[in-house]
Amino acid sequence: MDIRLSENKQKSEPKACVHDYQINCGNCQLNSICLPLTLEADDVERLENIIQRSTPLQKGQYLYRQDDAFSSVYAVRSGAIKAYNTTDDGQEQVTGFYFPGEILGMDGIGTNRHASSAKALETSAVCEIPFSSLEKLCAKLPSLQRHFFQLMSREITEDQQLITLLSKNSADERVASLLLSISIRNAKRKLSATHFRLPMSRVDIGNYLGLTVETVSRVFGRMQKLAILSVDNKEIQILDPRGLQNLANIQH
Amino acid sequence: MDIRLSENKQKSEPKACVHDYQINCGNCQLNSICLPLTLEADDVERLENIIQRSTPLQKGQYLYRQDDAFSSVYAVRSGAIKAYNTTDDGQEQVTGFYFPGEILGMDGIGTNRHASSAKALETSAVCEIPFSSLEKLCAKLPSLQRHFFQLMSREITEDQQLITLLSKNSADERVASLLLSISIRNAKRKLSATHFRLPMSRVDIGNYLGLTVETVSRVFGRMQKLAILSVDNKEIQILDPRGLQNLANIQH
DNA sequence: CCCCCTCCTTGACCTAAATCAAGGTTCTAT
DNA sequence: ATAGAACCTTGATTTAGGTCAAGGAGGGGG
Repeated sequence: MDIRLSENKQKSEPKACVHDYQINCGNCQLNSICLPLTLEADDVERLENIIQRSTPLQKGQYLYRQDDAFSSVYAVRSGAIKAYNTTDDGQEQVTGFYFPGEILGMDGIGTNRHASSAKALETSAVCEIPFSSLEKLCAKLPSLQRHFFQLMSREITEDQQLITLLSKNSADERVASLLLSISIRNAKRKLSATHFRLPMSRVDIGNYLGLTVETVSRVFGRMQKLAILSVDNKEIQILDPRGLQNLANIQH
Repeated sequence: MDIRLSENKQKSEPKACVHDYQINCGNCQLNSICLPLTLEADDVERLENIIQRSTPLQKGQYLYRQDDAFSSVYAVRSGAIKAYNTTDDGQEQVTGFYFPGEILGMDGIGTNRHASSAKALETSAVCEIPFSSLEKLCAKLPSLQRHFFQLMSREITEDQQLITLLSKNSADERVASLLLSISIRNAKRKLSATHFRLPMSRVDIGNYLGLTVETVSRVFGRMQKLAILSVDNKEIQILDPRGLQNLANIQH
């Protein structure tokens, strides 16, 4: 459960793998999400050269842990990762769920230590982007520098949206909002916006949204009764997207 | 009340001012907070050259508004600024209070529009840092690039701490936490950590902490009864810092 | 295949903070 | 100096969601 990605760092040569993930950024289907659109092919190659790919993380494995020395940011290639803070008194706060094409780990830049832990919710492949190399490349490629400033800025605005959600919205609105967010992110990756499997537990959802498991479960129950959702354990089908948007009371 | 800073942009030549704020970064007493410590004197001058100083904002004036085109980030020189989001249904969420030496506006980088509004809580002087110039300078000065990545990263971790606060802590813990945060930031600026004037209203505090005014008021009342605080309207004196820390239940 | 464990659901009850209401204080502008 | 407005406090009541409790369903390892 506690095996770290970094322990596998030595064997870094790309090899044929059970997983069918692509071997470089140029042909990765996620690159319109993960890469700046303005990079030229040879710039992509330079970025490509600093990126390391490791064997996939198994469910429950850590990508990094809070207070670890910070050295890289990570792009999710497949699977799903949750990031969470542990406070001094031991309680956890899930701060984000990361899906393919999304980048995490940027909270470690400020102090050179990771401010959160990141754990695989299911078998997940990630690209490791060593930050010192990235910095050097950013100084050479203005569009890459811009891209990373933008990525970090978006992380800030997303956190602020979560702050608003926690501060101002009811349990139903919070859950509806999360479901819509997942739906939209699925659509960006050309997956179904209405039918998907949640990679995280009800506990994780509740923790992320500042609710108890019981409340999350009751909200799902209510939404099912209203024929807005069909819920079969982690399998979710959005039957009434407009109804869900009304519940969320938030335009996405 | 709605006069915008940008309307004053034309008259940008520095002039003697009623305010006693410094005229350049080199002798600004805040530069250990605001600037990267590793910048050489001539690098500071290059940064200095891109920074614009305008006449101070009066209480209630906007520094920028949500959805404004993004062009600059801002460093507070004196006074205090609140940043807040307005949701589509018109409710506001205060996302931060910014004191001298602190930098705001970075949430606009991601979309090229400000994701929040920023309003002066009292007469405030700010340095405007045009982002396009800053980007160019970052590409030339690795330590400046690093510094801005770090600044943004810290904004992310601070937002995540607020998320945890909102999600997991009681009204008393939230208020205690904010007071400690202000106390610590005062200390960094060589001001009293135990005796200060809150620049924001109870409504703003409640909004920021996800509480109603009444609750904030009651918490202040309780803390005063416990002889942890002395509260005289906006004038706060922390009588028992350890007691406040225990209440906050959070190590700062 | 079955056991165990984790995850999920549902119900009964409780509580922290919201809401509603009213009165007091401070600030601002004239 | 004074009127009005914005801000703050305090009390009474309500309520959304938490807590406690119990039972059910899924799934992975032996």
